[in-house]
Amino acid sequence: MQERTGSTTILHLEAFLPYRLLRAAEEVSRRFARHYKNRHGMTRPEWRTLATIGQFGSITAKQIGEHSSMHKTKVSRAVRALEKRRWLKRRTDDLDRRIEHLELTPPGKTIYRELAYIARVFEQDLVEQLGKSGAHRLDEGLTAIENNLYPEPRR
Amino acid sequence: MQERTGSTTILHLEAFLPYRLLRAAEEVSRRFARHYKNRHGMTRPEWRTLATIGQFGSITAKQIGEHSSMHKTKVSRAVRALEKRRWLKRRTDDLDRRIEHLELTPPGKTIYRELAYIARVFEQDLVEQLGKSGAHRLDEGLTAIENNLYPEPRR
DNA sequence: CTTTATTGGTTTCGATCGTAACCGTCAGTT
DNA sequence: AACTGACGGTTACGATCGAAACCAATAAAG
Repeated sequence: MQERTGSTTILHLEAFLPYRLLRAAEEVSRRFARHYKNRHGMTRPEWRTLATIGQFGSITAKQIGEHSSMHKTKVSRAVRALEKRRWLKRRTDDLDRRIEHLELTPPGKTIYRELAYIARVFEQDLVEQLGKSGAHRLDEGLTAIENNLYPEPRR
Repeated sequence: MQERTGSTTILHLEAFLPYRLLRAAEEVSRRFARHYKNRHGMTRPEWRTLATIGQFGSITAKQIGEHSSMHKTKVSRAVRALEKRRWLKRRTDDLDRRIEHLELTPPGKTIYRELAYIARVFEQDLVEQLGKSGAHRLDEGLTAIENNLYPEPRR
């Protein structure tokens, strides 16, 4: 595994921004996932769905997908899984029967509050591990991506 | 989709660091993937494998996995796919016949150089879109993660 | 030596994923 | 009214994934 030098044609993967970014994101996500997986056997789409409903109180599947950037099939499956555990209930819209409003049940809210607390603690720990300045720079870098790379919200 | 306020129990997913990080990484990766997917019908594991062999010249499957953080089954499948296209060749180690040294064939090297070039252009464009300071802060944030979160190389 | 453990790499298998097709509902056109 | 297209959400299906079992080869222990 001797690295070749003296050539302008090689690319250093470990210094390549898209690779570094994805690797870092997967490492952080993997660590965080341990918390909700171990605790309630949830998948990431389920955690995101729960978190989004918990944040907004009442929301539709389509809006969940937009807000948490998940494919609609993922949302559909996560909603069904959460429903099966009786952590959410559906309510069909009175005026447009295609739409389902989703809300957490009381037990669902309890789980949500628990996981929201765990999430905040995790984030604080993470910031502490990265150091205040490192975390702040990461935040600014992500903001740059969000401001410059994400498609304009259609209007 | 009215957001609830006045409660300390809710978590804002869109401001939650692990979520922002993963979303940003997936967006960047998705954009970059368009280049090698459209051009040579490659998957991400195949691109990473090609990139790693191209960078080191001769390397084993295990080392590829370590360097590019891929599961060994992913590497195994990617190697087979690249071999089928005759972009790499295997050479069994003389002293330890479990080990296979992997090298790019001449056509494999051609593809590699082409993709390495595309990667560099993509990265430059990305930095330009983020702005020099945004890109620099992202770089520093990722460095903080790499320095503080990755498991120590055993030794 | 023979036995046992470990290692590099592959395969199997169940789980998850996204594309595309689909279903029921609504809105617009005629 | 009937037709057409768009939309919210689900399902079918093939592709991809990783954990675990596996295989052949080496290393370690006796």
